Amino acid sequence: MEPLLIFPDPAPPALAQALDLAGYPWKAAGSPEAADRLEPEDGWSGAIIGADTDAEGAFALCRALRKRDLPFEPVLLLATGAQLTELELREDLFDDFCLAPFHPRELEARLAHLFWRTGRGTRPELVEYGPLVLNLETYQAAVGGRPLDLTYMEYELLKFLATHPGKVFTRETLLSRVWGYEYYGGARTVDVHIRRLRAKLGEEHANLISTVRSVGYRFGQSRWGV
Amino acid sequence: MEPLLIFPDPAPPALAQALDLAGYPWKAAGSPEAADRLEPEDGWSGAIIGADTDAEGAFALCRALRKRDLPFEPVLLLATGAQLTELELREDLFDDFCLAPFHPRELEARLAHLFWRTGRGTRPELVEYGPLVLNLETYQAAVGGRPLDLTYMEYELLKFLATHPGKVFTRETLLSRVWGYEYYGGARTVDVHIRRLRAKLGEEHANLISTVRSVGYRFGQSRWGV
DNA sequence: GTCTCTGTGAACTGCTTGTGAAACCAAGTG
DNA sequence: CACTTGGTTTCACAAGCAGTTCACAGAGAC
Repeated sequence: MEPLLIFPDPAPPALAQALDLAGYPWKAAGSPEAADRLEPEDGWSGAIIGADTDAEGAFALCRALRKRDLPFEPVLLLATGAQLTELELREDLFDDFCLAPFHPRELEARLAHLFWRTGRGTRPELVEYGPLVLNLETYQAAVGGRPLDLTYMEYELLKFLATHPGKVFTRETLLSRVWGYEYYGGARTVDVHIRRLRAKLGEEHANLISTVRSVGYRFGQSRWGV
Repeated sequence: MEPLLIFPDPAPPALAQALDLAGYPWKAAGSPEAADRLEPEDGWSGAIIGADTDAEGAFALCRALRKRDLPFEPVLLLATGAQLTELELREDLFDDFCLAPFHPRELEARLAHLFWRTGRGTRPELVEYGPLVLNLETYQAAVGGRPLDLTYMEYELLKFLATHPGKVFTRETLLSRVWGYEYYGGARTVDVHIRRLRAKLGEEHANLISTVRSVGYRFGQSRWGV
């Protein structure tokens, strides 16, 4: 995803933190010129302009963005309650606004709605580990760019393992956590599913899942710290 | 100025007072039927739907408003912070939202911006995905240039799927989002409608809707980056 | 009244999944 | 080194389940 343009520079800590947590990449710029310099190849995916500290600079940047022809970036304005009346004459400079100080969840919801409105989808929820990518929304998986055709249980098992990289799970644990019922007697079940997973991962990536003899299985490398 | 439609009925005192102070005329309605009865000659100028007390009723009213052809009213949703995540799949039901409890000035600013925006016709009227085109104004659909003769439910289902490409939906989710009621027992209903859709899409494009075994259905291909 | 749309039950089909058995392997042990 | 033992991988197969398809009936529109 292309980054968001943030004003001012440096970005307010609360804003930076909220964006990082939500998984939006961003770059801060303090002026239209700086924004031009920092602009990525494919343009910005949008902009969040903080008007609460430097209102004049903020509106100047909005104007600069709006002057460009295409592609059009959605602009989200951050403003204090006292600035609300100032917005009246500047409706054309932004697409949505959020009162500062803001709640991270509200910011996230506004970004999502803004992107939806302007025709860009929301970000998919991804689980990534090395070459492996799981898209939780579309139930699809890929390793090294190659899509994997996994069955339901295979996907669930891989998802569980990949969300706990490095950790070793016994067969009993896997049965109860992934399958969801108590352990009866089918420990072979886990083995076979692991085998099918390794087969589909391909020779090259089969070692993503390692066997810990007498214990169980581990996804990815072991963790010595953390 | 035409009045605003308010939900629920009676209107929350804070909302009524804020609108009166700001000079917006309004009428409250507790259901889609009541809204129809109260509707003025020239239609509503917009709607403010409070989802903080009766979420189901609120979304039902939104859906009813969105189903009407023209003229199109901008919808402002009032929601609590806890409801923010629920909005994700309902982006199409509103044009802006305001957290409750709200500050009158923020409400006023959002209304002003909303009217400004919609006065310029920034509403999406076409949904496109690959060979598929849905015209939301005329309720027509076409795939690969060939017009599709869809029934009402088929169109609604396809519209919902096509506005969330790549994402997998369970039958329960589809029932509640497209049909609008809670899941009773008719999961087959979804299957059959999917089947009819695929039949009408034609052999060539039937694969636009894919089955995700043990999960549900997905429209279009996954989104890996964007 | 006639027609289309819509929802539901039921048969059918194919794939997923679990399981036992056999082959295989690594590491002790005499 | 040969043998044993405990664990893991691999294979083949059968049962069950999820999805598809069909047929039909009620509801609602015209």
